Amino acid sequence: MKRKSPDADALGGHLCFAVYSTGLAFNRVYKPILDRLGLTYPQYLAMVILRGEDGQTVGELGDQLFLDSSTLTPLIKRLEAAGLVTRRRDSEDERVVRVTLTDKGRAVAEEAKCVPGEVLAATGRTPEQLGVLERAIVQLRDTLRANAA
Amino acid sequence: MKRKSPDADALGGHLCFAVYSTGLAFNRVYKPILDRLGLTYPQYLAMVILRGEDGQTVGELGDQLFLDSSTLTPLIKRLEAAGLVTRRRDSEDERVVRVTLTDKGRAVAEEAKCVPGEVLAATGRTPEQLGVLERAIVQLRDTLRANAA
DNA sequence: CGAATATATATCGCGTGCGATTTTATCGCA
DNA sequence: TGCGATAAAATCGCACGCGATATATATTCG
Repeated sequence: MKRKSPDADALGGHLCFAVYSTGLAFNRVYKPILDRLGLTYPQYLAMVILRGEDGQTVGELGDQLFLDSSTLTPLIKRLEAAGLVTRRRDSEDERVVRVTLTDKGRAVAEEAKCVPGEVLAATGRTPEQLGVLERAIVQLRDTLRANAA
Repeated sequence: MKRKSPDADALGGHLCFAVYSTGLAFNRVYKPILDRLGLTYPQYLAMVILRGEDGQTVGELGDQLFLDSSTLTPLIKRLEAAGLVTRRRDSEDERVVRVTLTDKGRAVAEEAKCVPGEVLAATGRTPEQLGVLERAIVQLRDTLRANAA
């Protein structure tokens, strides 16, 4: 079957599609690595954040991940079901749920420290090159967020 | 509630997270615009590709979108249910399904031509600036795809 | 020709994302 | 004090993405 080369015409010049498809590509790189840890990519992000500071609330996690409780609550419940975190209402403010790593969760979070190195290799770039690109994309993201309806 | 500023520490320096969260931000910009057309973002991409060349196969669409039939088949069926496309087996090769815009679909695809301009405005950047960034990201994507397991 | 193989699409299950709504708790303020 | 407004999570429905599998058609090769 004759096939078009990707990006043949219509989608070329669409930065949004470049970002979208790069996200898909990143996911494909992460998947086999994270499978070994039994985590999905968003779950991995949550574990990294908790490794940095444990006992954060659902809202604090959401602020850093740009995700909402409607996405995070089920995700965190799956982490809980896997025995990696506990969920507890804050006694000071019963509206708030605090998420804490279990021993097993902390062990997995430590193991996860080797993930970025493996992904770096797949980019075929230096950390400096990636840093330049990252800053440009983050600035774009923040502009988009500021201008979103 | 005291909240961390996004990207406080743990996720800074992770290009993959920058790409991931920029994808979410783009989606938020596109959503209200595409809602007017009754399309999701991946559906919009498919319509743009078909506007460029009609009657493409599921596989050809997938090659350009980096998506698989398990994602595309349901998506295209929803476009069909909305009366925007027709799906027909190719008489030369009965394995292949060709997707063709209906009159209504072509009309929507034409309307969609105004979308990029609105999104451009939300980026607060010139097309030239975005072009530089796009090329860098596309190169990264292609490297990732080449190095994916 | 016919069996093995390859290809194109479809189906299924699971985990996101997110808009809309609900529930529970806290706060502001007369 | 009490009541309306605000805030934090949770719930629900829908549309992706994707791995694994199934099905139907084409192709290859003995």
